[in-house]
Amino acid sequence: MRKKRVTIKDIAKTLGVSHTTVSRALSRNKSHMVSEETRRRVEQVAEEFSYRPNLLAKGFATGRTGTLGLLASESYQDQAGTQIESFLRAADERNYRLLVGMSAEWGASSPETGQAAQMEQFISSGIDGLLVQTMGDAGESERIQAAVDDRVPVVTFHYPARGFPGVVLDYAAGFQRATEHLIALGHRRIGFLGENWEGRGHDAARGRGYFKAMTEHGLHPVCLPVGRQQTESGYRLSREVKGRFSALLCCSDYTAIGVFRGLGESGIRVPDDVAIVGGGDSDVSAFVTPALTTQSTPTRGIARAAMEMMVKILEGREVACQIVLASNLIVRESCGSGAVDPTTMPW
Amino acid sequence: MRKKRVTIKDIAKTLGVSHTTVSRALSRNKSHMVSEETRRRVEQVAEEFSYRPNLLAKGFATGRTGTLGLLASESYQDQAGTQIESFLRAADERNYRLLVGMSAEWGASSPETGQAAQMEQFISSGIDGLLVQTMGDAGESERIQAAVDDRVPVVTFHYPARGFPGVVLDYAAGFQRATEHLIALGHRRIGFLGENWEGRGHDAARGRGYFKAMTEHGLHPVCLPVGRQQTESGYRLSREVKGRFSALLCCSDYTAIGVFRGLGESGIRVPDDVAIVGGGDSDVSAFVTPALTTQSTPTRGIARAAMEMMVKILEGREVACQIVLASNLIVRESCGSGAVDPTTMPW
DNA sequence: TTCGTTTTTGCAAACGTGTGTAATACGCTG
DNA sequence: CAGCGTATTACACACGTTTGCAAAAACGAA
Repeated sequence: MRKKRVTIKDIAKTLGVSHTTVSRALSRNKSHMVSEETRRRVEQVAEEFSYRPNLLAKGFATGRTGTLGLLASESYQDQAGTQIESFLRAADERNYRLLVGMSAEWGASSPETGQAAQMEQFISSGIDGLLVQTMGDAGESERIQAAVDDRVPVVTFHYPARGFPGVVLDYAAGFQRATEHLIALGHRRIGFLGENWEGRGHDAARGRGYFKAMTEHGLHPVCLPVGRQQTESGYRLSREVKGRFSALLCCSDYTAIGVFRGLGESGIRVPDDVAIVGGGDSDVSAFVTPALTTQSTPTRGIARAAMEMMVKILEGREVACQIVLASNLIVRESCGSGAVDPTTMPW
Repeated sequence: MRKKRVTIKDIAKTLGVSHTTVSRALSRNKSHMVSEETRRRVEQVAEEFSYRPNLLAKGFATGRTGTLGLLASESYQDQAGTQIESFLRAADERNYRLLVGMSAEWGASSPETGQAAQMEQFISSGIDGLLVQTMGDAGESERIQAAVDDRVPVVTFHYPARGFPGVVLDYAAGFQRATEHLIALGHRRIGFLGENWEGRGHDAARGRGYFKAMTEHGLHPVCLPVGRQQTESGYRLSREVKGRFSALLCCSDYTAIGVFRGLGESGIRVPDDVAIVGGGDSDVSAFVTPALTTQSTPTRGIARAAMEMMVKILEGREVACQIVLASNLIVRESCGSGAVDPTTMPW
């Protein structure tokens, strides 16, 4: 606020040396040596004055700030928070700071608040790299390309984006496994609540996994499209279930909860009458009754892997273009399989 | 990455003017005017070259970066994410960027990861102000004071911190109201699961509200201390409830969920046999069965108010030292009052 | 035309740090 | 003692922008 900052020049002056020497002493520069003697003296005075380097000036001079930009996606709702938390931890482990933004949908109302504008701002602010949560919608990678324009390295996460290294989740395999889990439990009439598998994005990928498992077992896949209001959509769609399906795969835990609610009103019990699988392993999934079997989203692992990729890129090492993380099925109560792993439960 | 940045000097060169003029044209400086004519030309070339100002250099020159530091508290677990989200929105509205950190407890293991170190780093990074989530533990404000050392303005939130302006939640009043709600429902033997009311921090404040309501109604307050593992503590403490209490106030929703679980195993039903109130209005509270009546934490309002305070301070305007936000009781099903506001339910 | 005033522009310094090049000092060898 | 290599330090500039001060240009009035 008011205090004048202590600079290396202040230290230099009191020691009667040049600020260059102080800079080298503190940064332990390899190419130019500074005598053990002066280094100690510099460090002592720095400590005495409680000197703090001006990272702004440092970043300005070197072009490296030790700060990364993280652009999370608002439409992940509950996930955004936990995903950001995971990245904060991962960044801290690597000693990076995080400039965080949460973008509305692409092409949102005001261009100022749009994702592109955020990227521009972040890059202008001197980030060393950008971590972007991808959704898989059409033209996404082109938009990132245009906004970033090769000025900083980008690592994407959650969904593949052409041309960028990234950490992706194998949604398809996850839902394929979930479907097979239901089939193994004896279900044959299994419905899918999400987005049609010909589309793009997470839900479509899940749909493809479902589609594959169903057709491989000679079963008929059916997609009930879910709207933006996931819980409400689930509630509405629950009416179409009666007598038609013995099991449902929901792309979101919130959709599943809407279905719970709707079925409950019709006197249909979960899992006795209908088995349900959710998606996303959101905080709530373990706490609803019955506890939701769900496809996990390893936010921690995603953050760790993405950070590692970014650090490697910044160090100039080559990285695999895509790291695929498995998406496990967390078996709880809503499918009635009976075998529940106690570590996945809240108590 | 590779591309050389376009600077104002590049623009100046192509236009045959000095970079000073370009700077003034773009920043629309008041004290020195630049002719309408040149301003247009500058803007046109800037657009053409897709010039982006180097905010690092700008901040370096002016001492203002347009970035605020946000230090959330890890021990709020589920809350941290949503609180950060709320701040991201609030900051975006005000056109500020947010450098986010999540601190472990005070005096955590490595000094590098401690809250003080984070503050130092943030300040070194050139933030204009610091938003700190406070916990109310002893000596907290002194530690903030020592770390920040008057170098940037501080606004705290969640709990009062002596010497700093802040947005605080009236936990005591909230729990007092919750207790009175239970008393009005006919309960007399009401227990409190949290921290003793003589302590500091949120839980103790809640305890004081509970204590006040109880003694004012001539009832005997009882505190069952909760440990760090909230859900587990609730589960454990549920054994002591039988026949002793007809209602329980839990400082955390997660404690309440542990109690749910424990009581369920003993065949005690909620709310028929025991009424339960939680705290925090976490994401899960609306989704458990029965849905939890809970003391709300208006994260959005906190963020908005704190941001407003900060902006005022940065503009040199005076601010109230503390803004007290009310903490409402969200009545759902776990108290069996019967009157449930449908807008507080997930469906 | 000349002077005064206002508008517009440029120069140069500053912000704090890093770094290439040159200078100094020291010690060693021949 | 000259010559040379090495260890240490200093000088000076760069990074991109803002800003106080001064100069130039434009304009109007006498």
